[in-house]
Amino acid sequence: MASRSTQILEAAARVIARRGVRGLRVEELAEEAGVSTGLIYYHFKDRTGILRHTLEFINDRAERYTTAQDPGAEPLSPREELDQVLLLELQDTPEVRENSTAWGELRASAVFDPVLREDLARATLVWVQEVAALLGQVHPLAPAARLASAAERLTALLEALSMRWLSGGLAIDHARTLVSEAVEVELALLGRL
Amino acid sequence: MASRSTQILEAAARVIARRGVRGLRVEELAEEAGVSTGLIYYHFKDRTGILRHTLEFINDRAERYTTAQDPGAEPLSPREELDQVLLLELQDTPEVRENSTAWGELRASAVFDPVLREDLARATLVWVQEVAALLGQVHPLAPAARLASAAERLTALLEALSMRWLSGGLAIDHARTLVSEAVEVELALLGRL
DNA sequence: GTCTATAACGGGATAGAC
DNA sequence: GTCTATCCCGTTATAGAC
Repeated sequence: MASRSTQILEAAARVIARRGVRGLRVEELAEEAGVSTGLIYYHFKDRTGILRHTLEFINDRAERYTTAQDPGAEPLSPREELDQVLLLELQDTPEVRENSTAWGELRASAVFDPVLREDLARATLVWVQEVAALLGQVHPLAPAARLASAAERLTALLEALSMRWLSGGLAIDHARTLVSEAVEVELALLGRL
Repeated sequence: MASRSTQILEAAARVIARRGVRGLRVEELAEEAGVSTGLIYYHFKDRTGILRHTLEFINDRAERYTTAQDPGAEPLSPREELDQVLLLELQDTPEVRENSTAWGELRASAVFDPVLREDLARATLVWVQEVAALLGQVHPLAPAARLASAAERLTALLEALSMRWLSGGLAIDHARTLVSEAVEVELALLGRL
């Protein structure tokens, strides 16, 4: 059922995870997706078009795996949901690796690419607000600005630890511990107002 | 008294800040440095050689500006020194911008380049230990593992906020506030043991 | 929608003179 | 140590057939 476009974007995530944004060759992507380069340009216009759509693709995918619910299981408490949304981004599975790698690459590229910059800023905002909302469910009385700051710190921390993990300087278990502790600390801070 | 090599590395920092690692063209670097491309290859062997030496260069430079002391001024308290080491990385000056941009780019590149990876891991470790030592001066009784964790979180947070700042998604004043609060929180946590 | 073929270009790296 | 000249490869993007 996967459309041609989807098939190409799935391949793009894999290739970016393997070679990075700067190492993405349209020809290699074509081979990975099992299509021709011409078709890729037909669907995505140019190299930047590929990257923008890949960003959208990995965002949707992350949304899916961080908010997945076992049907029939106990519904999660706000605190559990919070932990899940953050810690599920630190798993050593192909899907998460691909997503994190691509996200990091696109984030880095955005510093020099105004087009990506806008898309990235929008996606980041959505993510921060999602985390802020979960923090707000745990501490309903905390002021919105405080929630936003905490969410910005937690998401930023997660981004940086992901990159250190992906560049081999940090074990994933340790990264998870560091995030867990950070959540703990931010919640304690919010409770103390 | 800047040697030719230094002159080239200074130019490299400027070019990377302008175009990124992926946008660094040896020819543009040559022009920026006022030398020929041949000379660059003579001194640094290849593209990767340029990047490795640039990493070393920006590390030395950061060491200088984050630990600078006004001669004749009051010596800083450990807490002040800590704030300074972290917050001086969030200034909108050409030097800091260049350093932060290059650091972020090299960090991102390291995910796909084993050579850079090693250099980066080493440099990161030194930085984390420096921050851990400062935290230890504020809280001499805190266990080393706790200090290390706090330092990892603070340096990681700083990296991520720098990138968000450089990609235009975050005002620098706000980034500074977020880091200050994080220092506060981490110190409170260390004091509670 | 999809492919093949190729135009067009950019940029890393080296040879060799000075 | 430094420069000029250039080789040569890889890559993006498009044209045109099916």
